[in-house]
Amino acid sequence: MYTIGQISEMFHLPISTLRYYDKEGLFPDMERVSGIRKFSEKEIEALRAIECLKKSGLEIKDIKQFMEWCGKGSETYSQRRDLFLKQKEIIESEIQRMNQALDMIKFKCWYYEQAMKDGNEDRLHSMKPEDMPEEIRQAYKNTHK
Amino acid sequence: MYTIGQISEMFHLPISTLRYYDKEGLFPDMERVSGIRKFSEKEIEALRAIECLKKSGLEIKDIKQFMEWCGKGSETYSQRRDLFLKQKEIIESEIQRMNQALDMIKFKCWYYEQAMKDGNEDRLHSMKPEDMPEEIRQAYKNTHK
DNA sequence: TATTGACCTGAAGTTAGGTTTAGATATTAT
DNA sequence: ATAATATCTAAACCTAACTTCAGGTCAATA
Repeated sequence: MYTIGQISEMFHLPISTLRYYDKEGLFPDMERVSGIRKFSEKEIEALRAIECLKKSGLEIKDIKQFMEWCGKGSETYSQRRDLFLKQKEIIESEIQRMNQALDMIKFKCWYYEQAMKDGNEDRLHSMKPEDMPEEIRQAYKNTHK
Repeated sequence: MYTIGQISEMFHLPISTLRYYDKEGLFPDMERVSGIRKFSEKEIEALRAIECLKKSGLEIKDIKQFMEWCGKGSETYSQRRDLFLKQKEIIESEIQRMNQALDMIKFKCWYYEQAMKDGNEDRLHSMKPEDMPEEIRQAYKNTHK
């Protein structure tokens, strides 16, 4: 049995965050002794899961839902799988968006590198995609389709 | 010269968003006729830039800064490049994080697919990484290093 | 002239995931 | 017994990028 301060050190999480998770229902039936929280192995397990699910981009309410399903056993496997399938779609499309953004930024970096060399943007303004270096042309193309 | 309603339709942006951008200083010296905003080519250009920079993940205040630098001409090329270089770092590390999250999620999807087939998690619990399919083992490994 | 519709403002509300604050209670050390 | 430290709660605050609201103005139509 651990106090909130001990858990805070163990997980490098602020005490306020642990209390917030508790308030959000992420530690159902956590024990209390004269009002003070007692974290057991069960809550430590929950915290490990929380850390993992947060990294997967799940929101607190989804994590809570997931934990509730876990408590219900094998009847909820398909709901849990569906949650992750949905999250997979979300993350995949975010990655796609980010890669487009990255191409746009790479183009901008190159653009200002050239502008700095030339001292002006004249050459850049009269430049067509086919005059650009292959890599930059690709990046430019990806952001304009 | 366009009204805020016309621009709202042109860019598929709510009127409230356009007023918000204006309040944040993204349309410096926009004309007004008896209090009513008049969007000219200059503001339309600005909006096109805003859309692009937002896709690059820049915050409003960065966009404002960028636009101010643009107004100052060639002396600010290096600041502008630095802004994008910094943003490049940010986006690249976000993409890395997302890819790790994706691997974690792929593992979870596979895990619950197996649990559904088996009707329980017994086989999964006694499974070692080397018993997993190559792709899943890779994903699992990536999220645990 | 009256009314409708588009526009204006400042202020407050929204969301998520916390953090901070104030004041109370509990535990531990001297 | 007292002082210091740790914990508790509810409520307010935080950020970013908007959105909504209440109340007022402006311009064109009936």
